[in-house]
Amino acid sequence: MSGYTVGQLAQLAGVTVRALHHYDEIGLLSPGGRTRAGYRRYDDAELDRLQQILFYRELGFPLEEIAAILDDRSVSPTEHLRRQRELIGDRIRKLENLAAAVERAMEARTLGIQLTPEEKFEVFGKDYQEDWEDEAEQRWGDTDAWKQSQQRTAKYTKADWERIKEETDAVNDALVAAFTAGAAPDSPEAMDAAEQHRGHIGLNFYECAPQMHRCLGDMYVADPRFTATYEQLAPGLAGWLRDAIHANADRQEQS
Amino acid sequence: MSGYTVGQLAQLAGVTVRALHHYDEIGLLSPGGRTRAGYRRYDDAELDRLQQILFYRELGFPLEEIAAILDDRSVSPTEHLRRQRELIGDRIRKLENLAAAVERAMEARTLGIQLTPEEKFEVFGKDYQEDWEDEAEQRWGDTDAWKQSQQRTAKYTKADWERIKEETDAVNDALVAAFTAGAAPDSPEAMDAAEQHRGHIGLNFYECAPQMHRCLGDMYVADPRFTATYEQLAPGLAGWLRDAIHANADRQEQS
DNA sequence: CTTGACCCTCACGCGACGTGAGGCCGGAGG
DNA sequence: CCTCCGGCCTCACGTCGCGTGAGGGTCAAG
Repeated sequence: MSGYTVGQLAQLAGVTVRALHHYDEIGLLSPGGRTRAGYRRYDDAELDRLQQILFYRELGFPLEEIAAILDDRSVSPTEHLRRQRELIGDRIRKLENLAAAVERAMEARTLGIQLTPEEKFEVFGKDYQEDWEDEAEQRWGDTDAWKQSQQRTAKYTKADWERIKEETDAVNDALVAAFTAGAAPDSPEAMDAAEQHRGHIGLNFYECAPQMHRCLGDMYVADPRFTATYEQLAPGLAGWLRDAIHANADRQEQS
Repeated sequence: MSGYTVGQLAQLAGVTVRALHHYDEIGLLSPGGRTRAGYRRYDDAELDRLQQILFYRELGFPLEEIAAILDDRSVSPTEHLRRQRELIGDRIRKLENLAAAVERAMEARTLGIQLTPEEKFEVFGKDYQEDWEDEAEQRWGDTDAWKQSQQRTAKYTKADWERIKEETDAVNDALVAAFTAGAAPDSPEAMDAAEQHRGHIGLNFYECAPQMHRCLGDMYVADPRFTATYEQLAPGLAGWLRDAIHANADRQEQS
């Protein structure tokens, strides 16, 4: 029973009516039909397509290319989503490079160092050459689940936290035991402990797919606050845990 | 002795000659001078300015606005860099929201759930309304300091980690003491403990300005992994610590 | 049956360049 | 010395993704 006028769809999607007209003109997004008065009528299929369009537009794709991407029937919707994740990851990394450049500039300024012209444009130059639209490597972090889980944890009582503490300790003990016993990160014991670790998170905080778990593992060595937590349990544990998590994720994904 | 022709500068910066001509036309970036034949000559000052221009352009600012930003002599170069960091952070968060939307879409698809139209466009709608170019609430994480600190912490020995653990415990004890004694977050005791906390991070991990510290504080309640750490010390501590950090940051910034 | 909020189709404008057209340097080779 | 080639110059028009009216039809409410 759904069906939207241009104005409704525009407001819903946060774009202007003119933009929708434009998309119609160039054949990127045509209404499902028209009323006898000539009014454009969009329905759910168009809504979904518009969502996709806006996504790619946000990432700077030209409309023509977006049409080509979306009209490629050899790509499944799920595959689309995968590619979108990768594109976002690429963009984020690009921005992080920019941030790093800014950081370098700050350091250079405070230290009174003079960067060479090449250094100054390094980040731009590289980005323009490697053409970020490619099928780049997709190691990236699922940074948002945290926010979602905030709602869940907000409801935890003191008792909950105490229970969680016990569980946490148990998990950590298992990790330390495997680690101090000299188990390799890809040994069954290590992987089982890592899986236990993953389950603990999934139960108490947020759903933690193996892929997500990998990111956590990486963060345990990348972020000193986390590194400290694990290094205090046993020096060297942070890196070992990261490797165990990855090994376990490999195993989980094979099935 | 430096000095570049349009072509040289263009290649160095990864832009086209035409773009530089354009920037000259609209007065955004004029060459330092001309040869008697009329050739544009750029030198280091222009190079620096071009770098800034490209930065803001990358983030989607219109050229006119870029000119306004860069010609505002009331903003120091260092302040510029600070703002740039914030802008990058905003952008990254925006992308992370996008990623979250994609993730939701994937989950919805695998679970066969149907999202409401509003949900589908949630991320776009919100972003477009709050207009991220503004001097928006700048609660954001200086996500890059972590990486820098990784280098620092990579060199820490076992002894270092043990020392840090002791310090951590001392800081935490101070926090718990103030908290359980019923001190308000904006009491001197609480703020002093928070300041101690900040100093501890600055000494051992990365430079942690009050502004940055605020972000950490927010994360302690937003991110369950951190929340857990503090809630386990004393239930309610996470939120209290966050408030104390903010109070302390207010105090620090007043001076 | 009017009013006001929506819809339609032209059609021109704009920002940030791309892309020639037509012509002037400048240094390396014949 | 001339010539040739790559690089520079200035118009000036084209493109993309819309914004912004102009001029006019539609529809539900009062």
